[in-house]
Amino acid sequence: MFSIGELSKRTKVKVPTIRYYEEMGLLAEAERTAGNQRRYDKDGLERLSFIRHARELGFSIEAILSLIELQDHPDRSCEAANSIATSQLVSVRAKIKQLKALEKELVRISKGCDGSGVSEDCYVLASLSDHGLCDREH
Amino acid sequence: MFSIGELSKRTKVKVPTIRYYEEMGLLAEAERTAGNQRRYDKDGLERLSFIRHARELGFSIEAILSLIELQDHPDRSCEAANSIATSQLVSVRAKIKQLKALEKELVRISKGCDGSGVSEDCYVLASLSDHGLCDREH
DNA sequence: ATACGATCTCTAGTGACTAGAGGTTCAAGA
DNA sequence: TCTTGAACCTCTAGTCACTAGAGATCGTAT
Repeated sequence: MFSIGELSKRTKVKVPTIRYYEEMGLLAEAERTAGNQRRYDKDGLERLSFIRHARELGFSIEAILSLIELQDHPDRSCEAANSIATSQLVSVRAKIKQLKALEKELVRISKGCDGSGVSEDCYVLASLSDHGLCDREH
Repeated sequence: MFSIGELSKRTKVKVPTIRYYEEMGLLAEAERTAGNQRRYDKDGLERLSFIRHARELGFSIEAILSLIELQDHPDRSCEAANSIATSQLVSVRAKIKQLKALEKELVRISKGCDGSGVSEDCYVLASLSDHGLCDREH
């Protein structure tokens, strides 16, 4: 049995974040000492690692809740888990696409200005003012 | 002179967002009718277009504030504008990199599960539990 | 017994909006 | 001129996933 600080060290999840996860229902309410401090065991550690890993992959708290729900019912079909992962993949890909368009545009804009001129003639500012200067939609 | 609704239509920025930008100091306080309604002209339209374009490119409100400050002083060096654009580009590239790593990982995870099995044997859930299954850091 | 770092709860703040309540104004039609 | 109703006004609170801080209590090493 170890404290929240110890759990935090082992998982690299900050203490207030652990308490937040508990409040959100991602973590079961921890056992408490006589003095009301949380104590965790291997189970708690594993569940928090699961959560952390999922968060790193960009899953929302809500999605993780569904995933955990599923994990707690080993007999259920994992269709839901699969569809959550797939839709996460779709949204990650969409974001990448969007960011690549932005990257292109930003490259173009900053190439036009080396910072040596004066604001009035600045290509960065001109580009932002006039959408028409852009190559494409973004 | 036109109303906030008209400005909203022309720029595709929602009415409450326009008011929010005003509150944040991105837009100068608009003129008002006798009945206290905002009225805008070409200048307001241009400034809001500038803001919208910058937001689309992912610039923060704070960054846009600096850009506008610069725009209002045509004699200043545009070094700051250039550095804002460049650092935005750097952060966009970092995000792309990060998302690509996630994409890879998500592909791997969802490939391992076709949704036909049962939660207990689900590769998605197993992968999330065990970081060791991952190809790389993310 | 004491010190002091770790823990507790609670409230509020972040960024960039969005939603809703409750009230007022504008413009068009009768 | 009057009336209707859409558009406008301000203000507060909610979103997401935390983060920060206050003020009080606990646990453990000396």
